[in-house]
Amino acid sequence: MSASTHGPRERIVYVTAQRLRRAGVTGTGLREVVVAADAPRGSLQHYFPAGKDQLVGEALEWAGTWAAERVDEHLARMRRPTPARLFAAIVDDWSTDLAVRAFERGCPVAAAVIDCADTNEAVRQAADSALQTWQRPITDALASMGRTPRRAQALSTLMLCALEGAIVLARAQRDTAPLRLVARELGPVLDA
Amino acid sequence: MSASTHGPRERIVYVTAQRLRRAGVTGTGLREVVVAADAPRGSLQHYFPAGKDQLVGEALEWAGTWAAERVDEHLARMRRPTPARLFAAIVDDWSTDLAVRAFERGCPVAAAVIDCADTNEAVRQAADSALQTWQRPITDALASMGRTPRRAQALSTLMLCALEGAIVLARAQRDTAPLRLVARELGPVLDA
DNA sequence: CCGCTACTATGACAGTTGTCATATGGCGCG
DNA sequence: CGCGCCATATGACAACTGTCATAGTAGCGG
Repeated sequence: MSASTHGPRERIVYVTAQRLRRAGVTGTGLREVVVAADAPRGSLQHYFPAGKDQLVGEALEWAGTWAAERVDEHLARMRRPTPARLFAAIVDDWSTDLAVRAFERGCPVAAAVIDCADTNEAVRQAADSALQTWQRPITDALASMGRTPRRAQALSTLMLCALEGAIVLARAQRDTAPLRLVARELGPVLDA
Repeated sequence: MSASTHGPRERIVYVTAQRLRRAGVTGTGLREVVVAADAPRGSLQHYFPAGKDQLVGEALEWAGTWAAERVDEHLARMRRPTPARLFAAIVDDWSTDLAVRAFERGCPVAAAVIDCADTNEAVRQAADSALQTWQRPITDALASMGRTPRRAQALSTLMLCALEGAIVLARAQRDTAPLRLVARELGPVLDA
């Protein structure tokens, strides 16, 4: 959960991802990042010569892989997995994270998209790719539950849409109700 | 669609809302706004003495009411409205807007939430309230279609979650497919 | 010891941010 | 006219942004 490895570089990437979740790309300053990561400022231009874009890109990539691994963890823990149960587990993750952190942080990928989709093509691509990294294990899991590839793809997209939207609503009203709601409502659809 | 009334004040609010959709709150500069609104810079401190927070708040309020009116327009146009058809109409609005504008602009409310939910309580409240303004006519419509108040509320929440998330995914991959997908998948659930 | 590389440290740059103080128009009203 | 108010104009402010140039340190192989 904390920094994967403990070098300054990894800390910077990790901290960046967390800051993105709070205030988006534009709202996250590099100086603030290195301070929070307890890293030297010079490391920025050393490890990320391409500047903020590269750092944000790697933060998104990190977040994508982390989320994907989390999906696999859930699947491993389930004795009789179904699409609805997987979705419920993911939603529950977010629900407790939001509640515990007082709705401080949302999804870094969504933040990147909303801030940069039209102003920074590099970041947009990174966000898109992170999204795919996250979605792939979900799609695969659904396929292994008997859905056709086409159907698995559709259902995983539906999951992510509902989840991302629910996170936004939850943070707006400071209440996890939307998350619980989508899990409940979509359950039958997913397991149909 | 363009500025409601044509005074400088209204133009500023409208332009702000559109800029929010592009780059979020932090990414939208006030000088840039007044230039795009063709308004004098002095009008900012004159009409919005409480500063950026007030302006963003009014932009969100404007957006909320606009979206609510749009819902009513759709309902008025339908001869035999159902929840799924209403949802499809709303999604279609967004779909063409995204496509026409090359995925340049998303939802201003989501942008405000993601940028400010944890850093600016005033804006967060404005976003929450705009969201309610938008959701209310939908809930009412669903109720008038025979759903219980409780059910109508749940379904309208589900709609907004799926929509907001689909907008994010669509902008990430520059494709309206997620929007069309949620409309298709959620149709049966909504009309059940 | 030298030289080399990896990393750190710092200071400066030009640009932008939101906000404020102040001054100037314009126009109706008494 | 002349007072006064609404609106506009403009300049400055300190704080911050991302980026870069430059210098420094440590450690290792030769």
